[in-house]
Amino acid sequence: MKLSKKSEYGLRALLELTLAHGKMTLQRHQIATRQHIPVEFLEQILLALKRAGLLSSRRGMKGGYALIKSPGEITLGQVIRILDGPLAPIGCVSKTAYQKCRDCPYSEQAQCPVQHVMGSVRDAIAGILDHYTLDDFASGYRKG
Amino acid sequence: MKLSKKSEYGLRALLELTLAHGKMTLQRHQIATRQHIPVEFLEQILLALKRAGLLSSRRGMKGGYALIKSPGEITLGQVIRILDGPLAPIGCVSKTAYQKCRDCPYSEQAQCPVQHVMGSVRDAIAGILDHYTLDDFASGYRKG
DNA sequence: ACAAATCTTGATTAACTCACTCGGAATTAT
DNA sequence: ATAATTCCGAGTGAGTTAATCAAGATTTGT
Repeated sequence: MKLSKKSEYGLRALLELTLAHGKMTLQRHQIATRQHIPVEFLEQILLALKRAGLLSSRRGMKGGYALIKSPGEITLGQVIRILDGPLAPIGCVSKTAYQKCRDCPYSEQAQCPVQHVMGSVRDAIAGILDHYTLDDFASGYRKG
Repeated sequence: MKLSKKSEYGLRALLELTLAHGKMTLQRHQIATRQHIPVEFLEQILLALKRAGLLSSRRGMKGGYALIKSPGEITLGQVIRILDGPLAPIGCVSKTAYQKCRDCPYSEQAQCPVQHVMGSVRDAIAGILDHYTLDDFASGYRKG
């Protein structure tokens, strides 16, 4: 039930990029120092987010990263799925990466008790994270 | 965001013990074969649940395990906390095992954005698992 | 053209966790 | 005594996490 450092750093990096959105690009070292993230590790994360289509980047001097989409269109659920994989606590209840559970005596039956409760946990998690956008995420910070 | 095999096996083992509750004790190999769990691994799990006060056991011939409390008093949240640790996705929002996040630029402030959203995720998860008892868990199975 | 700054890619690594596995000691029933 | 069972601690192999490093590609400033 844990969020990885990778996702945590990714979210914090996207927070900075959201605050800068429409105004300027940010370089990895700027993000790294503001959010206390190891710069080489951050790099991997930004690249993954770029490959997933969330960020644009420019190389060379005056290079940097920027959000491609508007912060209102990106949800934390998307981000965490990119960096950490499925939100579901167990493969057999994932909607984005379903995997039949082998070795489970109920896997053939419709009503596996574990599946049932973990399905609601998944829905609860996704219900929050898939409706929580970067805008929502940043607004808590802007106000504070 | 993942449930370990340990917790999954633990829950499935407790399902068997719930079904047997008040009638008989179960031996580890019975639970293991019914639920397709490696028996030596299951042993560790049962021992942990015993140390946590959920199970009683008897050694020697005709030994076995049994639930100590009634299945209506044990929640899945308790079980998962015993076997997997805190439900919270991140230490700084755990209510049973709070840990201040170091390296977070907001750790001193009240309003860390990550903390805010992960707090609601924690509450959503705990809201389900801390109200879902072994009785609820087993009733889905008994009906089916 | 050239140097400096920056992103890009791929490898490598140390520490840790997960999912078991094993050997043997203690306890109980027959 | 013997067999069956739980109890306990240690060990292990594979995989993951969280970085770190080196070298290459691209862009800007001079």
